[in-house]
Amino acid sequence: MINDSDLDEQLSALDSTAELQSEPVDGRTLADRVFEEIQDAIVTGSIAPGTKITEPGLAKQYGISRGPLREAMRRLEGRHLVTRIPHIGARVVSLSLEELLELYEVREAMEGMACRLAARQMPQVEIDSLKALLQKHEQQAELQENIAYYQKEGDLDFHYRIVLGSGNKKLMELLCGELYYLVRMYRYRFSATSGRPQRAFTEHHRIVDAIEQRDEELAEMLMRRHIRASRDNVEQRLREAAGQTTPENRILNKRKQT
Amino acid sequence: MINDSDLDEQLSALDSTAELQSEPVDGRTLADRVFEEIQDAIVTGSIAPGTKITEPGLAKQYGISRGPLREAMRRLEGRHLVTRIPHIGARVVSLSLEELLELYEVREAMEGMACRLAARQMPQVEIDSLKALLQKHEQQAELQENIAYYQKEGDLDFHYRIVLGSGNKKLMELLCGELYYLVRMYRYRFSATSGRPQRAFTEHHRIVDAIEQRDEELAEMLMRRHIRASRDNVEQRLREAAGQTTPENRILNKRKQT
DNA sequence: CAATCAAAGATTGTCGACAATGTTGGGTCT
DNA sequence: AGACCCAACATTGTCGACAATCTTTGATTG
Repeated sequence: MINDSDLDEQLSALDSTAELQSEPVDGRTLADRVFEEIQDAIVTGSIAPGTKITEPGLAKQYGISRGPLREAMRRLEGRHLVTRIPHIGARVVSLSLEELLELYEVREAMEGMACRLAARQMPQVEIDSLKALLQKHEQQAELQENIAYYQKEGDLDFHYRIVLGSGNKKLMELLCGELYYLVRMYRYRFSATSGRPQRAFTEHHRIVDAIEQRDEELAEMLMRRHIRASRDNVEQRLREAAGQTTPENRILNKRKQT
Repeated sequence: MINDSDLDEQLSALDSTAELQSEPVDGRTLADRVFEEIQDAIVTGSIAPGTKITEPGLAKQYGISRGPLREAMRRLEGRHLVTRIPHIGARVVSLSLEELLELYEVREAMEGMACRLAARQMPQVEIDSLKALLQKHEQQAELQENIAYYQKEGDLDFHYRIVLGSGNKKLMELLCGELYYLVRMYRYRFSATSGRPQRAFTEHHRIVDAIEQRDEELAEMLMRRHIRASRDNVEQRLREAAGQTTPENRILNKRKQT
């Protein structure tokens, strides 16, 4: 049930990975560095979704012992970037279309609440900073013709800031910590997917306006609509792109999970 | 900054903890068992909130090596039951009032969404099962006089089932996996806190009705109100109980966190 | 020729020891 | 006497090796 070329692909994908010993001076621990290293590799796609990862394999790749690597993998699992099946192995996460849409639903709920809280108590200086960010985006959008996709990290940055503005630590933990990189991973692949640049930009503007007016109800509603629109957009694009996909089909990778 | 009597309390708290070797036959791994063991100890209060926990200490207590124990602690951290500060140590989580209220806000957002989704697609058989559960609660409530607190685990069970009924796996992971035990921990302590038994029960009934009528909008709204009412109730009780509490005060434990 | 069983290989689980770093207590100097 | 520095301690971080369990491959048999 597992493709035999797993290891080869893994090795080739990690070919360019320099060993981490290059800089012996470090404030962070070994597990920290490897964790971030692998996380980045997963988010950027250096390690393809669905790739089977093995402890001795990765340990040798990064030139460290299995101890810290285990620690790193556990954290990656906490961030939902790898899934471990007992006695079977661990694989890089690979969301089905349904799971990706579910993730949007979670974001709609939580970021909607975050937006409501931001409208309630986000400091004015942060709101001003947000408006400045949007102005910067506007220039970018003007630059890259209207049809082109627009901010890919900038959009995340916008949402990120609103979550921070909510002042709710648990919300920050969940959205900016655990789910952030998963969202970022799929965002990274669909850089051209946004598909509705000006509309998204306009929605961002209206959200900030609602926050500045301290209209909690409106702020939450606009954010939820914004995320749901993005969700619907992704759904439509992926469904027509993949044609008739069985529920088991994975997105953007060749092999199945398990 | 750390109270010196930490270890003593930890030891006394774990006095009754039997070593885990009693049953050599196990389908689960050592780390699994220790994880559940410690998790239960934290949830039930056997290990007091804010207690400093040390790897060699716990390892000796449970008669295992530091390896599996580290694994268990990492998982506990993933469930937000212990917080680790690098090179300082780990402590059992101890929420401030503000953090507890923030947790309610997160629940309001996510369970509200879960309730909406449940209204959309929860199978009728599960709805029937839910109604049966409420009937069972009703008998209990009748039994224990009106003023007495009402289902303590049953309430969680109700919310748990609705999340499952949402059909959203990510939502289940977050609410039933990561946050469930944290909620359960504080619920465990405030067994007499519900304070509004009949009202909560009535609200549960209306929520189920809305789900059965497939009224997404209403279902979400009712669930959000329900959780917010619970939140307000907790806030009011704790504020008047603690009198003038500084923002740094911890709930239900003596010493500060760091 | 297919199915079953056994042995070999691989991977995860577990352990004890060593190293590195941060903390704490005591001693000394101003 | 107070403050600073140094040494001893404790705890976390890291490693390599061994054990247990599962997967897979090969051989054997119906």
